Amino acid sequence: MKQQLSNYLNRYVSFTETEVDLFYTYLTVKTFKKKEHLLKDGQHCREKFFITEGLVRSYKIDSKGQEKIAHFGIENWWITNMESFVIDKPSLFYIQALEPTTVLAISKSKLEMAFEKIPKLERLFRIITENMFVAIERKNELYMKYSSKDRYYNLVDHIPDFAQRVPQYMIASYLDISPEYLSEIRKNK
Amino acid sequence: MKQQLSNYLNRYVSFTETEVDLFYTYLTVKTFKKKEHLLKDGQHCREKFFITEGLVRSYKIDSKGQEKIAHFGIENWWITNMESFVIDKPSLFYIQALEPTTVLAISKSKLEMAFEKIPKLERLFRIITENMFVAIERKNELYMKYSSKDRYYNLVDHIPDFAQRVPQYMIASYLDISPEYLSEIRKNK
DNA sequence: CGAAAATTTGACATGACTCAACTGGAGTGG
DNA sequence: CCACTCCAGTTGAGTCATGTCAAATTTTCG
Repeated sequence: MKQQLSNYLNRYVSFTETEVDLFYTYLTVKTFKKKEHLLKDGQHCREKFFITEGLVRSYKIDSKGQEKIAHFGIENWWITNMESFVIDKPSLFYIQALEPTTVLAISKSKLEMAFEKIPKLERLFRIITENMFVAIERKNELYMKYSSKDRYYNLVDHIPDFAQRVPQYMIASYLDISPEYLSEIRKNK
Repeated sequence: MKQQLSNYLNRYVSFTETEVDLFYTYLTVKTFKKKEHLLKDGQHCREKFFITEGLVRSYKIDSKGQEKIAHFGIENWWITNMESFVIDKPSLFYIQALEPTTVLAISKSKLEMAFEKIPKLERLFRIITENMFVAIERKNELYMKYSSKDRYYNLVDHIPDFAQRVPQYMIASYLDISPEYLSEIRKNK
């Protein structure tokens, strides 16, 4: 698992083994069963989670009581509720494991400490955040400019894996399509 | 202008006057007339712009030849095409001044140099990017869960200023509403 | 003042939603 | 291992929000 983290870190900034080891001491391994929650709404999200294995979703319950999925997270992604983490306010979102999941968790305070000890981390997290920003912006564009059908097939084409691992109604929620209409879309392929 | 920058920087991380002065040497003041472009599509976006005065938009032309506005930028905001800047590929977006605009521009290479000289900047830009991430995520949510009408009044309530400074059809584009329908919405207030 | 741009209006079209009912498969427990 | 339940997915009918197109009107600005 440390090796996996090391590979990931070195994709962006090169770290010595000592630095990786040190960073690793700030992290906590946590495992979650299917359907278990990493975060519940109303809680403060005080950690970032690096997913080493499994699949999670972050979602909220809207005013009509319906689940709205904002993100999925898979292996080698960070997941957190950024708003709650950054601004230090209660989360409006849940984060839940959809498969048995293992993460490396780091709290905000530990992360600050790690930044002090290993300044390069500051750079790493800047870069990661930039990449996340680009990703979310692309998603944004997808929503604003494409029909339901296009959004669905865009997803399926880019991450065919997903359609296997995630139930259809969750994909519908993520893409902001009603489950019935997604069914319709698939029929008329 | 240096003072304005200094105030901005110190909102997030505290810098000495010397550090601000040093950072300032990496920046270039640029001014743009109304309708002038800071960036055109097809160009590589190699700079970040800190707006000290004025108003800009970033937009693309979609497959039907229509303008789609992705962001606005006002005083004390950074604007760039993050995707083009980070991944170093041609931009799909234009950035254009909607009012006479003054920016402090910094190129990618100069920014890298500045990071070396003033490590705290690395932290600053991480924090800025996190904040931008939170902002874009909120916008995302707005699109996914609210009607055209709600999106419009959400904007008007939050940034009443905007509705004054920006023509209505641009607000429509930004909110992903047809100009005609936005007109309809306003009529039936 | 006049031309060009922005906004409004109205008629019509349609993508996508809601609701309710039905189908089929996957677990679960006795 | 069968019977039952429950949940995901599908279907169909009816509706609504929002888009498109074309024309009329108003505003802006050189």
